[in-house]
Amino acid sequence: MALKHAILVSLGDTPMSGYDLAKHFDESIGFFWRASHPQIYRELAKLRDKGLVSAEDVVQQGRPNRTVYTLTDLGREELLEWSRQPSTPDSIKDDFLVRLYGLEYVDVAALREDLQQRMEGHRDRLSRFSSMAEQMTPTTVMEFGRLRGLEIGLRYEREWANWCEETLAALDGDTLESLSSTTLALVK
Amino acid sequence: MALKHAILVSLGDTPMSGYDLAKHFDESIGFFWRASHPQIYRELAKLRDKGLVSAEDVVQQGRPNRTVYTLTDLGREELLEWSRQPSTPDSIKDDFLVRLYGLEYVDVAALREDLQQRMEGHRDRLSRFSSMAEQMTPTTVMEFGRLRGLEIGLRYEREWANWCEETLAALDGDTLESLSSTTLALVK
DNA sequence: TGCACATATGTGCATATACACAAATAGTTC
DNA sequence: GAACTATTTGTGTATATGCACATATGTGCA
Repeated sequence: MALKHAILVSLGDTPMSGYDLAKHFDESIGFFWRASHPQIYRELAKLRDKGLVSAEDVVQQGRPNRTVYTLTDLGREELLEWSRQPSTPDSIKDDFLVRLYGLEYVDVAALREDLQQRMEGHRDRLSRFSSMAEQMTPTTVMEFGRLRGLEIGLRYEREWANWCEETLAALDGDTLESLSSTTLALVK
Repeated sequence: MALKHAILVSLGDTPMSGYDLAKHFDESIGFFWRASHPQIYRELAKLRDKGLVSAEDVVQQGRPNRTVYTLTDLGREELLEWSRQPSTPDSIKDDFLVRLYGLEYVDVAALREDLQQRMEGHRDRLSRFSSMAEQMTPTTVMEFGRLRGLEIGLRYEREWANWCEETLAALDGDTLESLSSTTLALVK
């Protein structure tokens, strides 16, 4: 379970409130581990109880008060210990690929819509990651690690985007008509 | 939730027992959606109760009896309906990438071990997928879909394998020493 | 005979995750 | 003044997932 550790690492950069963290997860570290805000608030409470982060209430004017969390030394130790356990092997869980696997049972028109959406998403992220990577010249160990992370993200998006394009073209053309099928006629 | 549908699609190929399905998930469709055997048995019970699959006890000699499940017409309808909903966007959840993101807080030696392991895993799957893809000449819609799935899997593994190699090289060499760090000395 | 192993199907429990809803404060816009 | 948006922190609940354990049958081997 890396949510815990993704939070600790994020708070290591700079102290943050749950709200800030939720935004941070949507933008940056969320590419590696995403989380919703209720999950983050609940996790923060646990981390505080264990002393891995410390909490401080900050009064604001014009806005509701915030509780700002800071990484503690105990939190740092926890990160170090965690990093010594082998990581859990990466595993894909993709709805869309299951549909592709069972292509004969699905609505191909709907699948193509989906594919189009995906392609756009991958392209967006690809160009975002590209321009982020261009602006990075790592001078610290941390920056080096993050650039490597960005690099795999970039390649991931690029491959997906290209694959989507090719697959769309194949589903668009005469490829399908040339293949025998029991249910495709039914789906149409 | 695609576990349900991954099972339905698999049973569409050929009727299977829970045990068979568990093995099938470890080998084939598991690349897109993995599941443990208790999860599969529980899901099968639900699918049977809803009439999406039918169950038949098969007496065996020399082995415990099996319950073989078959996809029903209702199951097929469910797949079609499901395929009309937009798929959930793909999301990475990777322990390892979180560590890389927080590189300054982790044990770099342990990370390198991990990286080595990953690289080997990706290479293994890459060569397995490559030889599988070579042997496939799709003649049906289903086979076409599965080849496309294999294709993205193949690219995914290739990019990861290359990235691992590069990253290992960078972590191995003088790159890290040339970067400033507050905690790297401590970690060593 | 005893033990490990493969087949086959589960239960129990803890944790993770997703989704809907709640609630308080202040600014902005019609 | 009312409605809407943004900030901020949650609760409640259902479902998903993972891990350990339970249990039955027959085979092979030391």
